[in-house]
Formats: sequence, structure tokens, C-alpha cells
Amino acid sequence: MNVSKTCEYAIRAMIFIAQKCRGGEKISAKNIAAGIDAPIYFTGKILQDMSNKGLVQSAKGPTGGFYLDEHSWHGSLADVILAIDGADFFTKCGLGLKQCSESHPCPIHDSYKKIRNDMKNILGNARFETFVKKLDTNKTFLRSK
Amino acid sequence: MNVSKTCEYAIRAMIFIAQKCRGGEKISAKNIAAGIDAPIYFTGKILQDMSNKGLVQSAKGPTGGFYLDEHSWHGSLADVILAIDGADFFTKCGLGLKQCSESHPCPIHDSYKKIRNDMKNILGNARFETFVKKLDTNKTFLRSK
DNA sequence: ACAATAAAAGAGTTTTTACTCGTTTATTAA
DNA sequence: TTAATAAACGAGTAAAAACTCTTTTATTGT
Repeated sequence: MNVSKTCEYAIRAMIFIAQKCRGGEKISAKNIAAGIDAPIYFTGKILQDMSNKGLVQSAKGPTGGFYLDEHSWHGSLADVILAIDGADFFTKCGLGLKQCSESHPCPIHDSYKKIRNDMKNILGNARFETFVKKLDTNKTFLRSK
Repeated sequence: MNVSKTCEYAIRAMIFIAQKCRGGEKISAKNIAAGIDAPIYFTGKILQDMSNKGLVQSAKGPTGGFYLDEHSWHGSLADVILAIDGADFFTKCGLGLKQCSESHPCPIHDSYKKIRNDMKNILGNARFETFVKKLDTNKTFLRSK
């Protein structure tokens, strides 16, 4: 999974917001950083970027913070990766060839295509809503103990 | 596939050497770099490292160069990744959590484990010998047109 | 012995990614 | 109407990854 660290933080932040903000509540960058065990200022920057890209919504001032509108709430992990890291994850050659296609394939083209399609499916179907319940019941976690 | 660019070059170099050196011939760093369309000095450095790690064999002087002994020849892509990038590729959490296990899993632990196991299998069974024939007959390529 | 060849070694530079921090702007509630 | 709060913005620094280049060492064929 060649996602940047930034993107990992973004995904964790996204899932965390989804969990915490179902009722329309907002949550601050500080609390998000704490909740996902990520560097605070850096998390702030990432959230700013995510907000610019429409992945999350934000409001300034006291009672402000980040949240998800209806549309964002239904998004998937694939959306985050695409927005943060770009299309490379879904399109780039497994061996880094600039040119790699059906008609000019690298040696691992076929097998890599297969696992990548699996990833595409998994990530595209991994909606934020999906994760909330297990987080609530402490069956899954977004940070270390 | 979170392999470094260095590792991509290493894999391509490895496959290239396998193809070119079946009869015990040796091939220079310069020719390898050309054959896989990689920066020449950098390729030299990577080969040096691969040689130190026993992934490839080398000989100095005229008629010298890189080649594969019996053992290296039977290696797999997984071996290269492990030697160059370390175990992270095969073990690290998909969301970058320091602590992620069956008993303390991240939200995508299970689905990520599945694709990672697929990758493990594919990469572990991808022996260099496997690739040679298709390269010979120009059905696959290690560089752009 | 020596010139040519090629890897090994060492010490860089450049670029990208990760990460910080002070200042400004918007919003709220007292 | 002002103090407090929180995001937005700008301009950084730090660390890691990618990449270069010169010098040294080993080997070969002449």
C-alpha cells in the first residue's frame, strides 16, 4: 500500500471525525490529533488541506472544528487516497516503469493488476460509516494503547 | 505496493541480470542501468548494496560485473524487497499504527491482511527464472520504449 | 610492469516528505 | 465590544530518500 504518511493520518482523521461527529458535533484539530496519536500541528495542516479539498467541513471560532456533511460521510478510503496522494496509487506501474500497459507490460504487470484491483475494490467500498460501530465498541482502534 | 524507488530499481536490475547472465556471463552496472532505464550512478550504488547483501554476486576488473550464483538465481521478488526495504512491507499496519494486531486491530486490519497475504504469496513465488522467457521474446519489458 | 576496466567506498548534493510555529481571520458567548 | 476559541495562512525547519561524483582497489590482458 503505497500511501504517504500524510495520507495515513488523513484516513485516520477522517474515520475519527466520522465516529465523533455523527450528531452534527464538531471536533477540533487538537482533539483529532490526540485521538489518532498524530503530531498536532501537522494534523492541523493536513486537516486544512482536507478541508480545501472538500473531504471534510470546518467552522471557525469557539464551538467550531471539523465535521462531515452528508456527502463526506458517505465517502470511502479510496476518495481520501485519491485526494491526498493523487491517482498514482491506483494507476502506477508496480515496478515504477513510466510506460507500462497491456501492450507494453512490465514482468509483474498481470499479477500486480490483480492485487491492485482487489485493493481498489476494498478501498472503494470502505465507507467511513462502515467503521464507526466497531470503534464505538472498542473492537477496532485508531491509536496505540 | 509500498516499496521504495530504490527497491523498484533493485527488482528491475535483478530481473535484468537474471535474463542476461544465464550462461555465467557478467554484466556491468552501466549496462544494467541502461537496460532498466535507471540513473547510472544510483544504480551502481544500489548494486553495491545488493552485492553486500548477497542478492547478487560481483567481480572486479575487466570481464568483471554483476551476475547471479545458483542460490541468487532461485530467489524471489520478496527476497529483494525484504533485503532492500526491510520487513515493514510485510508486517506494517496499513494505517501506520505502531501497534496493530489481532487483539488490537486498526479498522482496516482484516481487509488489509488479506491483500497483503495475497501480495506475499505472489511476490514469494515470483522467482527470477520465471520472468526470463517472456523478456526474451519481448512479451514483457523492463524499460519504456 | 602497465594500461585499461569495473566494482567498492566515501563523501557529498538535491529533492521530497514530514513536521513546526507565529500570525491572522472568523465566530461565539458573556 | 471584547476576550476567548479555533481554523486558515504563510513561512519556515528537519529528516529521509533519491541521486551524483571522485577516489581507491582489485583484476585482467598485453
